[in-house]
Amino acid sequence: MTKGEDTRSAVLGQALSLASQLGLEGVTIGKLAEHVGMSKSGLFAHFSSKENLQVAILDEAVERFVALVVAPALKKPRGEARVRAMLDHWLAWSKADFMPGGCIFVAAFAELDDRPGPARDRLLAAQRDWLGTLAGAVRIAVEEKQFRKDVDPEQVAHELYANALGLHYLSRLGDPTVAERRTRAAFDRILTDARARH
Amino acid sequence: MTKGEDTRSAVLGQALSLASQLGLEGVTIGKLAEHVGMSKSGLFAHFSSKENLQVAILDEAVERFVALVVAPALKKPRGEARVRAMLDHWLAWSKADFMPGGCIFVAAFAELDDRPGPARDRLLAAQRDWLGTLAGAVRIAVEEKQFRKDVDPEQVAHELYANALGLHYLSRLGDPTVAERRTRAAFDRILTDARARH
DNA sequence: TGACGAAACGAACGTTCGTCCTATTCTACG
DNA sequence: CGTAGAATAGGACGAACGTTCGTTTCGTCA
Repeated sequence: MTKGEDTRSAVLGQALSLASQLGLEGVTIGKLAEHVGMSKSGLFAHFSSKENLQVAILDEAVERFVALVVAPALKKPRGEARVRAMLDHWLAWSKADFMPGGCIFVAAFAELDDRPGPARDRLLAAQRDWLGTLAGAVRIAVEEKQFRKDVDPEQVAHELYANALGLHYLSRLGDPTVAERRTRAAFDRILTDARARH
Repeated sequence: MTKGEDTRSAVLGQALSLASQLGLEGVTIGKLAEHVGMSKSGLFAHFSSKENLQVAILDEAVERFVALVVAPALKKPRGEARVRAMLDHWLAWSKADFMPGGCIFVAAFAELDDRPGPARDRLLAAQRDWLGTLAGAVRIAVEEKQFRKDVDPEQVAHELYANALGLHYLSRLGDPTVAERRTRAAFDRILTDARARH
C-alpha cells in the first residue's frame, strides 16, 4: 500500500468515527484535518470535494459492514441460523467501537433523505441491498421449510429492520442494556412466529 | 393575539416545515427569514439565539403532536381501542402536510443525540413522555383484561415505537404505501399477540 | 393628532466553511 | 544517489453563518 492510500485509509477511519457522532455534514474538513494532524489543504487533496469525502466515508462504512455482518453470516448454514447470525452481527455492529455515536447509516439517512446527490444515492443503494439480503435469507429459510411457507420474507425483513432502528433510538432514549434486551425479544418473537409448526 | 405573537407563530410554522426537510441545524436564520419574507435581524429578535429558536420549534412540534395524536386518543375508551387510536393518529402525524420531510422528531433525534444542550433535553423529554404514554395505554388495556396479564407494557411500547420509526425510514427506502401497509401489519401482529385468548 | 413602545430593517462584525493556487517536502525507483 | 512525481503545507478567496447595533416603520392609546 502506497503512502497516499495509507493516510487516506487512516483519514477515513477517523472520519467514520466523527460522522457517527456529528453526522456526515458535521465532518468538516478543518475538524477532520485537525483530528488526524494534517493541514486542511493536504487532506482535501485526497478527496477533491466534500461530496466525494462523504461518499468515501459511506463506502468505507459499507465495506466494514459487509466484512463484519454480511460475510460472517453467509458462512452459516442456510436457514434460520443464517438469519440469526445476521441479526447478532447487526446488533454488534451498532455498538462497534469505531462508531462511538452509533450506526453511521442511521445518522446519514436522516441527513440525506431530503438532499438528492451522490451521497444519498450511495446510502439508499446500500440500505436497499441490505434489506434485500435480509429478505433473501428469510426466503431461504422458507425454502428450507424452517419457516412457514406463507411467511412473507419482505414483511419479516421490514419488521427486523424496524426493530434494529428502534434499538438505535431507544438505547439513547433509555437504558441501552434494556433496549437491547427488548430488541432481542422482538427479534425472537418475529422469528418464532415465522417458524414452521411441528 | 398581538402582532408579535402572530408572526412568531407564522415563523414557527414555516420553521417546522423546513426543519422536517433539512433538520434543525439546517434551519438557518437567513433561509428561514427569506421563507417568511422578513429580514434576518427582524426574525432573530423573536428568539434571541439560534438555540432558543430550535427549542421553540420543538415546543411547537410537541404542541401539535399532543393536539393531533395524544388528545384525540384520550377521548377513546380505555383499552385496546385507545392504543389503536394512538397508532392511527401517529401514522397520520408522520404524513402531516406541515412536515413535508417526515416526522421532525426523527430528524431532530439523529442530529441532537450526541450534542448536549437545551434542544436535546427538550426532545428527549418529549420522546420519553410519549413512550410512557404509549406504555400507559397498553397497561390500561391489561388492567381492562383486553390484553393478557403477562404482557409487558414497556416491551409492547418499545416494539410499537420501533415500528413507527421503521415506517419513517422504510417509506423513504421504498414504496411509502407498501411501507405503511407493512407497518400496520406489524402493529396488528403486536396487538394480536398481546390480546387475551378467549 | 401626537407620542411612545413594539416590531422590523439594513448594514456590519468576526468566524467558519469549502475550495483553489502555489510552494515545499517527502518517497519511491532508475 | 538523484530526480520525477506524489503528498502535504500555507495562505487566500468568496460565501454563509449567528449575532449585534443603530435606525426606521408600525400599531395603539391618551
